[in-house]
Amino acid sequence: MSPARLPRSFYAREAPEVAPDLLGHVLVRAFPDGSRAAARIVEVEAYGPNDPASHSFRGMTPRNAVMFGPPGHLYVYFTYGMHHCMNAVVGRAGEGAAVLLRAAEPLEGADGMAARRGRERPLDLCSGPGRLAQALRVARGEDGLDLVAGDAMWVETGSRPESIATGIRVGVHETTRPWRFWLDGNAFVSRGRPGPPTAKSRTPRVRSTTP
DNA sequence: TCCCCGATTAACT
DNA sequence: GTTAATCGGGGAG
Repeated sequence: MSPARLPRSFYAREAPEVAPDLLGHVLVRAFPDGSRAAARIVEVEAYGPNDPASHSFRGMTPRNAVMFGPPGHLYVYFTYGMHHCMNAVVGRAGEGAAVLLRAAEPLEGADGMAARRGRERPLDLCSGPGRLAQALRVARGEDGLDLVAGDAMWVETGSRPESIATGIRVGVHETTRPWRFWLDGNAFVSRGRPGPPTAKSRTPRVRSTTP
């Protein structure tokens, strides 16, 4: 049977609940020319309402308006003057919750991804939020896409993850919420990933911001 | 208006 | 491990 598209109800739950559930599922991007790209989600982060690290924390602005809309839509933001990052809006309309899609494993359309990325190695295609957005040609123009009823991008049921690891979010100063989730041991997880493979700790390495 | 800095990446030493 | 690239958001003045 063909894979089912995740329904609106899947996204209409709290971010820390939806985030780990997205792991293993397949992000599919369809282009106007009929070509496609697909990748298995291997790393995500939850951003909730009342979360100082979330773009929604200080209220709605033109930039983050989509976050406050109904769940199941794509929220795309531009950062560091050159990168785009994509999220799935979750929770309830008006809340401002989302799940950042941080890394995925290429399954289909790797040639197109490589062309858009300017990189050939599979590990360099979707292993990071900025990389993933570029590989799937997602920018501000894709902000607000409907992941449930739209025809440009959606998420299909994939294989359930082996083991899910948890840790604090990358690049976020707040260190109490363990809202980063990834497939333990998966090679396509982004950097800022956990220490040595042999380490028992599931705590990810944190980028130091002050010497 | 000014100014700092970010949910990052790639290329350095 | 360190740092340049590059620019919009939003708080401060």
